[in-house]
Amino acid sequence: MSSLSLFNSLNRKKETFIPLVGKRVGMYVCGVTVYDKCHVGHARVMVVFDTIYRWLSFLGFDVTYVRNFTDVDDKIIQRAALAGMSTDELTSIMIDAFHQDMDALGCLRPNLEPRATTHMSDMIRMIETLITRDFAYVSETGDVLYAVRKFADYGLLSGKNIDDLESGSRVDVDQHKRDPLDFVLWKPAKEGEPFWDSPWGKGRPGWHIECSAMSCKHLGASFDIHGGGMDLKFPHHENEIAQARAANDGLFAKYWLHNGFVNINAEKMSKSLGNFFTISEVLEKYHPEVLRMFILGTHYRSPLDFSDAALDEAETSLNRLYETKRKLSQNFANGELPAAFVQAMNDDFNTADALSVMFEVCRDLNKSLDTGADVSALAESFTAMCDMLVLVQQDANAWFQGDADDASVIEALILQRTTAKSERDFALADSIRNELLAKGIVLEDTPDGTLWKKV
RNA sequence: GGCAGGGUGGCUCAGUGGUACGGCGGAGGAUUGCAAAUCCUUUAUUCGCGAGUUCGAUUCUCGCCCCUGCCUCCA
Repeated sequence: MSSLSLFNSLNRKKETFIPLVGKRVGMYVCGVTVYDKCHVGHARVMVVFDTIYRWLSFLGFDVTYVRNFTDVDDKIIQRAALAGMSTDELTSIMIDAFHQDMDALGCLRPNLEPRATTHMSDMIRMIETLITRDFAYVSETGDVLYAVRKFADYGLLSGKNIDDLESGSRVDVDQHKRDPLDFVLWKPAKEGEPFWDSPWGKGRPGWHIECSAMSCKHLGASFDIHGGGMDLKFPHHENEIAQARAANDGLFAKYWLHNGFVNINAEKMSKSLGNFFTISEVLEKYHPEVLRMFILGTHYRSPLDFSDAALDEAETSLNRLYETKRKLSQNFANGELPAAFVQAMNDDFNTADALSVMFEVCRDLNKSLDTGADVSALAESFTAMCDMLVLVQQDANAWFQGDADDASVIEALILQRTTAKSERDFALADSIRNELLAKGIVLEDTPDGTLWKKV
């Protein structure tokens, strides 16, 4: 079996994956700030890392998958105030909604889903260490800031150097910062804001510190994989590295994985541009598997253009797989994954390539089905691939027929047509078929009877 | 301006130093009472443009054009 190689953002090269310790893998993925519902961009990260998680597990690694919730932040405070509820109320609503979306998309829950608000002491301790080690300072305004110039490797992940950043920086230079790039570790609470006690007074943490603190707490000062969207590379992940390595003497993350964006009209989908679709909006029109298929159809590091046409296409290609599943007379156990599939997945989780293997097996399966050959081996391998990617998990007839409340009427008409056909009354048979077609029902005659589907 | 990643058939999406995977669509055929579904054949002398290295480049190097992203919260 080929070994897993993955693209490490840290050096922009594909590397053979070797965990720090035996077969144990610690993987931390930046989750979401729970102030609003998730959009398709979030769906991509979650599906991509779910697939990575599943693949690592398949390879026999013992994975500890940690994904955080940022549940304290300016936007949360703002939204909660606007909605007239507490931040806790807002975040728990959004976390529930998030879980609903993830369950629908077939994403497994991580082993741990730590929340910032329940890790205050860990963050405070890390900030204290950073101050003690002279990587952080308290400004006149009472903010605790990280001094980026103290950390020699700052910019290593994002390939930036501090001086370039400053010349092109659009960041307002705060007087109280020693360097414009210094970022907040802890900030004093304003009137009416939620706060926690700390050695620097009542306040709350900056955004970046939570991920350093929570990842190290749950996975250790050195762990294997850290992932997230491309947009987090700088400054968030860069800052995480600066914090964790300065405070812990550890390696922090060995491999950094970043997925590409979801675009609309070749433009990044984002909250600030307002060009986003929430997952739940999309799921009103499309089955969750369609969204998953859409995401897995493109390599995770490439841009992914979102449109109804693209989702329609994903649906059509999924239909092809379901047509085959529908013709299988029984459910099959999981067989071996084809070598080509394994190779594709081992090559930096190339799901697009893996899918092409699925379609090839699908064709072979159709051929065997047509000729009446034994399909069990192919069907078992097909099933294994479907399960691996969490596609084609529905009952095939349910997939095509939906929740048809008029199923009995349709089937009665089909029965009439079958009788007409056996009496060679094709005029009647065709008129029944046309009648159904007018209702969006398409018939498919097979040796084992007539199947129908909604279009 | 700095840095990063892209430009592959009608659309979409993989990939490779030896003329290109898969899906959708188109054309023809098989099958079918007719369809539907399926299968077969076919649909890029060609992988943004120009030059270089090479026996040979779409794949490596250099230059150019175009697109996107990051440099501010962002998955």
